[in-house]
Order: sequence, then C-alpha cells, then structure tokens
Amino acid sequence: MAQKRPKAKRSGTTEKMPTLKGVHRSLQVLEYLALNPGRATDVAEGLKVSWATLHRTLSELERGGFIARDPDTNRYSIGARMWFIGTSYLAEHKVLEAARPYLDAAAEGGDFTVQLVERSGRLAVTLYSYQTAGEVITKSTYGYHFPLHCGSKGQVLLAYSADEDLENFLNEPLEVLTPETITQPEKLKKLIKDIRAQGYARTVGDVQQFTGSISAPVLDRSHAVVGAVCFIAKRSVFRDETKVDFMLETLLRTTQSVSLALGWRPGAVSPG
Amino acid sequence: MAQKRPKAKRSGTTEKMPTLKGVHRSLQVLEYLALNPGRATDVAEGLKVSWATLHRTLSELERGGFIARDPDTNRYSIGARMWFIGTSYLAEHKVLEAARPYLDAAAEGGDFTVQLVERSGRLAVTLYSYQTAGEVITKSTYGYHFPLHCGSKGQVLLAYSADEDLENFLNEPLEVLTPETITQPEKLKKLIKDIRAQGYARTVGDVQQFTGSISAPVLDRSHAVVGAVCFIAKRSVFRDETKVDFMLETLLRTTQSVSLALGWRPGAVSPG
DNA sequence: CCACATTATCCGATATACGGATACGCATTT
DNA sequence: AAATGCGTATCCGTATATCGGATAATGTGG
Repeated sequence: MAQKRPKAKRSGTTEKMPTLKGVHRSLQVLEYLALNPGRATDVAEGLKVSWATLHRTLSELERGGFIARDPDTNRYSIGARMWFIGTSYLAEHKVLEAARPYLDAAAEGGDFTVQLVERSGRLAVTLYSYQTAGEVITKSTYGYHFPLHCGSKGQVLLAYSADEDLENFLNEPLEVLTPETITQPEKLKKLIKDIRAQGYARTVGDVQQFTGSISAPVLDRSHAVVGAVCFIAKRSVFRDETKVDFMLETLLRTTQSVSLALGWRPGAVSPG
Repeated sequence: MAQKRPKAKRSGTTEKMPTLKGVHRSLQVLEYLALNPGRATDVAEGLKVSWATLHRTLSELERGGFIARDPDTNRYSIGARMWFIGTSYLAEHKVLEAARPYLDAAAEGGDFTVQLVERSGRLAVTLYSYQTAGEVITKSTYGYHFPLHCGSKGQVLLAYSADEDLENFLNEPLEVLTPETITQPEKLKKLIKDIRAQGYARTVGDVQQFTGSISAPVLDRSHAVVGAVCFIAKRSVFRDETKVDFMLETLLRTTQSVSLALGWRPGAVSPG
C-alpha cells in the first residue's frame, strides 16, 4: 500500500481532482455544449479529451436524451431532458418565490422588460423574465446568458462580489458584444466603484446596441447579494431622464421589497 | 464473487445496459432530484443504489454546483448550474423560435395564460409561458410538470403519440392531482379518441381545481406532433361558452400558424 | 442520556472505462 | 472518377478508477 496516490496535498494545484472522473467529464461536456453547441471534434478539442472517450460520453448522453444530435449536421446541443431537470431548479428557488409578486407588479406598472438574474460562474443567468406587451426585446428571454461585465445586471452582480473574485474575473479575457461593451479592467473597476456607491447600475448599448438597462441588487438577511433585478428598455427610453427616473424609482422600490421579504433589514453590513 | 453476471446477452432484459455506468447513474440522480427533492437516503432507496456509491455521486454533483444541499436539513435539490445548462436548450429550440411571435400575439389578444409545451417522458413540460396581466395562475410557470393524463396539454400530447406508447403509459399507475383527475385507462382512451377527432382537448379542474385549459397540437412538416399550445384560464371562464369559443378560435388559429411556420401543410398524413 | 437513523470515510478486488490504433463515411478537390 | 482529408464510429488490452461492505462519525428523537 504505502504511498497510495502521490497527489492529494499538491498545494498549488489548480484546485480540483474529481473523484468520479466520468461523471465530472460528462457534466463538463454538457456545460460546454450549453455554451457552444457544435460538433463532436470541437468539444473534444475544447475540453482536451481523447476522441474515443468523448464519443462514448456523447453517445451515453444522447441515448438518455440529455443532449440532442442533429442527424444531418452531426451537431450536438442540449437536449430536452436537461431543460426538464433545469426547470425544477426554479420550483425550489426561494429568492424567486419571494420576488415573483413584486416583479409581476413592477412589470405591470411600467413598459419595460423585468428580469430577475443571478450569477452562475462568469455569467448572469435569467431566472424570471417578463416582457411587457408590445415591446419584444430579443435575447431578453431564457437561454441567453451574458458575461458579468456586460449589461447593468452583470455589473451589479460583479460589483457586489468578493474583491478577490472580481480580480479573477477581470484577469480572464473579456468578451466584446457590441462596440460599446467595456472591456478595460481599469474602466470596469471604476464603474464598479460607482455602482457600489450609488446602489444600482445603468448601461446602454453594451449588450445589444438598441437597448439599455438598469439593475439593482437583491440582498438576503445576511446582507449577501443573492441576485439582481433588471429593467430593460429600448435605447431611446434612456434619453428621457424623466422616464429613467420613474424606472429607477420602481427598481429600487422593487429590490427593497424583495430584500425585505427575504429577511434583509436596513443597517450596517454585518462583518464577515 | 464467482457468478460474474449472466453475461449480457439476456435477450429479455428490460432494455438498456449503459456503457458509462457512473454517468448514467449521476444523471438518474439528477432527474430523481428534479422530481423528488429530498434526502440522500431516499434517493438511494428510490434508485436502488448502494449508499456509498450514492454518496460519492452526490458529493461530486454538489461540488460542481449541479445540485444544492440545504446545510440545515441535508436535503438535496437541483442546483443553479443545471438551470443554466437547461435554459440553453431553449436558445436552440426551433419550434419555440417559430412559435414565439404567434404565442405573444395570442397572449396579448386575450386574457388567459398561454403556454407552449412538449413531451418529456411521462410529463408535459413548459417551454414558454405568458401570464397575462392580472391573472396570476400558480403552477403555470416553469418548474411545474404534469403527467400526460392531467390537463388538456398533456392529453393532447398523449392523444397524438404512438398507440404502443399510449398503452405503455396507461399501464403505469396514474397519479391523482385533484378529485377531478381522470385515471381510469378506459375513460382516458375514450377521451383520446375524441381529442383526435376534434383536434383539441379541453379539461377543467383536473390539474388545479380552480382552473381549466384548452390545448391543440403543433405539427411539423412530416405531420409529427412536436408540441402543444395551451391556454389556461380560471374555472369560471369555462362556463361561458362565448368566451371559450373565442379562446378556441384563437387557439386553433395559433397552432395552425405555428405549424405552417414549421413547414406543415394541410393534407393527408404522410405514410410512415 | 441512550438508541436509532442518517451521513461520512476507508480499503482491497475487479470490473470498467481509457485511449491508441484502425476502419468507415461523406464532401470537396484535382 | 480517383484521390485527399476531415469527422465519425468501433475495437480491444491494460491500468486504473469505481464499487460496495464494513466501520466510524454525526445527528435526531424519545
């Protein structure tokens, strides 16, 4: 027996060392396909997995309906069963549950799209989306995820994350979605400072050219940021400060209500 | 040890024999938790997996954020990362893409909740849901899935599935959601015959006591049923036949438009 | 405070998944 | 049409990662 597996202690290792290799890989594949639906080879390359292994994994996942293969193009994408599993996340989501009535109310009181988002890795994902009549804004429904540095919702989530976490985020390359997307780390840091100071974020045209948005954080009883509420409207709306004021007022009222419902109370931030 | 295992070949085996055992199991676990969030032991029991194995699987899944454990109660449920992966199913969904404008239009033209659903195993899952202002109907959002025999949407999907498939479905025990849920196979078969004849389904109170719904199938170019559109309203609405007529008209117009957009053309069903 | 139920970890045996190599299918090129 | 190349499918021996019984730790309820 003796020196069973030499690894373990490796202090500096990138971190993990999964117990169940196969399981870990299959989920990596799923996530990869969620971000980049496409051909098998690309997945193998992107994930640095030998072809044979990947093929086995893909076959198994497909057999279960967890991924779907387009028979013509051989391109893979996430399958129906994943959607089914994923949705049940919402049924158990306490923040969403608490927030829903307030979000509904906000959506009906103004003509902008209302979203509740939370963070998942480097992305802001949408938990709730209410498109108000008439104004259909593409990419504001489920299934579209944006990096945290794009759009007010991401920036809010970023602004209230741990400093170290922020640094890590900014060290990776930052994607450009439109010419107006901000990708300079320094500029983003400055922006984040402002967001922390004023309690909300506002961006225009950095996700889609023709829209803008404002977002504010949702807090729980321990003053942790558990998500953000985001109002999206067409670009022109953001040139009318009266309208923006109204939106902002609604936004802050909404986030406060939701936070209160989650047990948050105004006051000094509790220590770490 | 000794008696290895009867070798595979077993012709009559319940069917599968997964190549990647671990992967298969982990996904089973995920699906199980999607349906029954709860304690580890229950999962082990429900899935007939040895405790040690299950524990390893759960740990790995949790480590990745694919499932979440409530630290107080030790109950597991689907994690945020699954939602993230699942949503990307929608971004690639051709039927949804084609249907969305028509669904939006229908939702704005009437005061009922509009859904697009598709089948996943024994359940009808929601791909799209538009709650019209004012009328908030619980359990009509994402995350709630109903067996195919409950509600008009499920029944439509069931009605247009293969006969053999239907038999299999009816042979399993049928859950009761309300006193009005129909669970007698014979009665359901009769109902399904009617649905096939008239091209839509209508149920009241069999999912939730205080609501009713009508649904019609969406077809693609090969005349296969790829989903269903469902209109949900409060029970009282279904006592007013004028209102129902209006809904029905809108419903059938909507499903026809969507089907056409998917390449379907009226005419005889193409042969197998 | 004890008994029981649930969760966490250990460890050796062996079945299982890995991946290099090879074969096949399908487009596009010359 | 033959040839080239890229992507996909499958085979198979070996090493290793996974299994599960047993045991220990923790938590829960009476």
